[in-house]
Order: sequence, then C-alpha cells, then structure tokens
Amino acid sequence: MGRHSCCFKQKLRKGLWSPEEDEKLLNYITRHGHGCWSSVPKLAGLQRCGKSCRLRWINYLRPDLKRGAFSQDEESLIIELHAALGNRWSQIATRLPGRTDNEIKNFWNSCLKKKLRRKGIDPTTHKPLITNELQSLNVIDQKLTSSEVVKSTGSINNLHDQSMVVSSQQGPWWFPANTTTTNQNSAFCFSSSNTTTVSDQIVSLISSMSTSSSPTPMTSNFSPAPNNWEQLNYCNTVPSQSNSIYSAFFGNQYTEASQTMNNNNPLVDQHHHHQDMKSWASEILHYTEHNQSSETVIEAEVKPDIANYYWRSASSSSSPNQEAATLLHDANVEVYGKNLQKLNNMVFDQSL
DNA sequence: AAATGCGCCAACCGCAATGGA
DNA sequence: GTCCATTGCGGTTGGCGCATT
Repeated sequence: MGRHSCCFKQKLRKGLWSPEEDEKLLNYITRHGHGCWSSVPKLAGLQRCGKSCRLRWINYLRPDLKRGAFSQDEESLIIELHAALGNRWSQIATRLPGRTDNEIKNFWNSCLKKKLRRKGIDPTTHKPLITNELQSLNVIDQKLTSSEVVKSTGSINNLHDQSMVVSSQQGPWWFPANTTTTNQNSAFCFSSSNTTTVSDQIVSLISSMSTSSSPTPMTSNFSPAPNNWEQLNYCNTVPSQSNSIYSAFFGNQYTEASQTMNNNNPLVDQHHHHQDMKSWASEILHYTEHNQSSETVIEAEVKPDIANYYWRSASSSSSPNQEAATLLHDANVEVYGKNLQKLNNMVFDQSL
C-alpha cells in the first residue's frame, strides 16, 4: 500500500516535466526502446520513477500523437463509444488513433459532459435527463392516477370549459370520477372570481397535489373564461417527444410543440387548436392565455432544446445554460403565474 | 494593480491485472 | 499456490493561465 515502491526508495522528482527531462527520455527511448519501465529512469539519467516515465511517454512524447483540438467526427465517436463502453477510456482510445486515454478522459470531463447536459442528455446514461421538475411531475402523476380519478378515453368537447389536465405521461389522460354534466370531460375546473385568478387556482391545485395526500381540490361550479386575460406559464425540460410531458389544457384547446415557422423563428409556436391529443406538447416553455371575443386563446413558446434559451441575468457566474436550468427549476417551484416577470425576461438565443 | 474564481489538463495515486520466479 | 515486481487503468488532484471583480 501507499506510494509505489519505486518512488520512496529515493528522492524522485514529481510534477511537471522540464524540457531537459523530456529530451533525456525521448533520446533514450528513441535509441533503446523503453524495455522495462522500472529501469528506464536510471538508464536515461532521470530522477523519476518508471511509472512517471511511462506516463510521460504515452501521453506526451510518443511520436504518433495527434495533439490539437478534437474534430467533430472525433467528438461524435467519443460520445458514441462512451454510450457503448462507459468510462473505459483505454478502450475508447484504441478507436481514436493518436489520442490517449487521458486526453479523451479530460475532454469528456471538461467539455463533452457539459455539452450533453445542455442538450438535455444525461452524460452517464445517455438518456434524457430526469430533472427535479420531472420528479415532481411524477408525484403529480401519482396523484392523478389515484382512486380519486378515472381514466378518460375521450377528448374534451365543451368549448368553453375552463378545464385543465396535468400529467407527466403522454396520454391517455385521467379525470375525476365524480364530475357534473357541465364539466364531465374536465379534469379540474376553475372558477373565475374577482379575488382569485385562474392561475392562482392552478397554483393551488398543483401545490396541493405535490405536497399532500388530501383529495384533489376541485371547484364544483363551472365558469366561463375570465374577463381579463391571464397569462399562464409552464415549464418542461424533457427533451424528447416520446418522453414524459408536462402540459396544460384549457377548454378544448391545447398547444403543440411542433416547429412551426413563425416570423422565421422555427422554435416559437403560436396558438394551436388541436383536437388530436396525440400531438400533445412535450417542449413547452410557457403559455400565454388571453381572451379573443368569447374564446380563450393560448400562445406557447416551445423549446426543442433547453440550451436554446437562456436567462438574461446580471450574474455571469454560471453559464447561460446553467442559468436556464435554474430558471426553469425556479419557475416550476414557484409555480405558474407567480413569476411572470422572470419568464417574460427570458430571451431566445439562437447562437447556442 | 491585486485578489479571487474558475476551467482545463498534466500528472499523480491507488487498485487491479498480469506474469515470472 | 503464493509472492512480488511490473504494467495498465481510471478517478482525482493541483497548478497554471485566463477572466472577472
């Protein structure tokens, strides 16, 4: 145990290699080959242990090293190989001529891991990130699938229902067992009053579902859309359509995360009115709901990749993507409608 | 200009595997 | 089969340099 035997027998140099040491090692191995590494330092006139000499040769002095930045092809290959092999750096290195295991490992830890996270991919599993938000959604979903609700097989037809469905699963949706004729297709109904906004009721609903085991609160009287338009915000960091969803449903309208062109911005999707629940949104950044005539209109910004957005902040201590992740998390915790200014200040960054 | 923070990466460390006596 | 030296590997550290305060 402890320091390798070759290192404590005599006072040996440690730390960075000097040019002179490099030259001695290079000259010796070029002429004689390395042979037994433990004898190299003595024969080459170096005050180093054999292990240190070996490492220096493999990682720096070897003539077949490529050096320089990794190409896009190399980067893709490393990600692909890491997905298959995990942290087996030496095996990965055998597939990248001129690159050392140490170099690849450093590149992975300092660069590729962050890149993958920005794309919403867990660098360990290479699967979509399971975020705090999603974990909280799972709690909500458990509530929704409890005995308080029954499964719905139909769509919401009542045009003016102020109804809402929340789930972390991609359909079918779950609805309360005891519903009135008026709102029989509604998961939850919210009344409009002077004192409580629809948003606040949603906040209350989600909060109660997330933190208590009491029955889901639900208003008994259906009311039409509120007179004053209300902005609602939703966040979702799930990067793939095939994965879990966090979404909202007002009346019979909901949003779709398609990359419809709008003002040449492929990532902003204006209000969609779909009857087909299969095209449910998976990448919603936030909704805007307001009244147009007698109808409620919803606008939504979609985010195919969390990295496409960042939170403009005075603090630059963390990266834009970290800021975005923090913001989305905060928005979820504080729940929708409570933190509108934050979301309104979110800007779109196409350069990322 | 000095102090501090932070990312990168070369090198170290400990452990496992290997091979020879 | 056991011991021990050596090699290989992957996690971790520490120092350097650049950016920010």
